[in-house]
Amino acid sequence: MTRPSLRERKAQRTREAIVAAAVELFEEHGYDSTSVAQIAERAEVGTRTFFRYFADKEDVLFGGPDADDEVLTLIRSSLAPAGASDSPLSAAERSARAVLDRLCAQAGLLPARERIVAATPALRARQLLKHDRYVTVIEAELAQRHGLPPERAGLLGRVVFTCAVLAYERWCADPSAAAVGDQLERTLAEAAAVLAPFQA
Amino acid sequence: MTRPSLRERKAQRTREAIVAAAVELFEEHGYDSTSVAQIAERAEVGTRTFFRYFADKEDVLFGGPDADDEVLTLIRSSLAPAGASDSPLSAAERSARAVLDRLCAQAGLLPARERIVAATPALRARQLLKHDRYVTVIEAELAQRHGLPPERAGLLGRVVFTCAVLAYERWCADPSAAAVGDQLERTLAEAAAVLAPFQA
DNA sequence: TGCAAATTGGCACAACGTGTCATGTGGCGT
DNA sequence: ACGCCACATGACACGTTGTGCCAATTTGCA
Repeated sequence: MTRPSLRERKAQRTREAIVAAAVELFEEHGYDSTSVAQIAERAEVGTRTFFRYFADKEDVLFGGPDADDEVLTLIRSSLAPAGASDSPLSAAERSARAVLDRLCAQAGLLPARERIVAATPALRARQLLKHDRYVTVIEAELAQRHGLPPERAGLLGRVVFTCAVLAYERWCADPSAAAVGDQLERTLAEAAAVLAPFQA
Repeated sequence: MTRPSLRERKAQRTREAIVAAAVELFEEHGYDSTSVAQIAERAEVGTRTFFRYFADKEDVLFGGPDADDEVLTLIRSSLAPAGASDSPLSAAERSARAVLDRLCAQAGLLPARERIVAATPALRARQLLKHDRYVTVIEAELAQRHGLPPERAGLLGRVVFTCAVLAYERWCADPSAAAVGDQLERTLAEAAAVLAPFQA
């Protein structure tokens, strides 16, 4: 691996300085009561520079404009059919497990982030929009790579995604209780049991 | 029923004028390219008055600040246990059916609204946030009135809500195919079948 | 008719976000 | 080591969203 150029390293440090300053200020005074000017000042950059690194004020908590791409490629790769006997359901579960594992792995600065997002409707909306984009990709991938009709792909994708979010929340509530993958399996089983009466 | 006072009727006409002007302009130039000043001008009010009727620019497409309350009370009332043998699942289905019926009944200005929302990420995010608030209420109601543990209430509420959204979309795609209530039942059955392999 | 209360719109203001441009710094070939 | 070119930075001006304040107007009611 080649060491990144001096320019890129400097840019990376600037990014991290901005994020750190933003998280500090958000936890001190709340998201809404913190201005971009304050963040820029603490990070020792101009406000104009802030908007070069992040599309908007919300973006600073979502890892910049290209953070989604990483998750999306992970989704795409883990959702591809593995072998001839791979069912769409097992692919969806495997994919959800992969994303959850990755998500829970870097649990370092998650708590602060989650706390701020939960406390701010605008950020919560942004997060839901991000999830919605994930679901759209999942549906498309399921339909295209597994040959599912769009309606079936939509159903499978959304139900499994819903269970995955729930499993993540359960894991967050008590990370020592069970691995997030086990929480996922448990949640899916519970959902199946709850809906069982509808299976005529 | 008492006839609303002259003041209230006038206010109502102003509201409708603003909404009509906004929808027109949004369809002409798109949401982002339309300024509040333009809306206010076409509705023949001041921009200051616009923000007295709607909390923000997005709100004009979501029926004002108190439109949610109507849906929320409908959710609450239809979600209450009906009789001793009423299961949480059947209550959730009944509630979803009630909201969907109400939603599909006033299908007049729905298409334009849905089109604009679908084309604008900021509005889509707002809609998702609104749905999220619904789910929160559903979960709380399910836990409180039906005595479900929070985890179970969260699962049941979200899964049924997901199916309800899907049923609504299917109904929108072809309103003549089946009543939205039938679509809901069909979707729930399909979800149960899809998840069946997880029922050990 | 006349008074109290509510609605209205204009103004000033803070914050977000973007286009533009002069300045400074890093990368790189000579 | 030098100089050139590309790029990053920050400053300024600008449009838009959203809010507080206040004077003018209109409504409801006695």
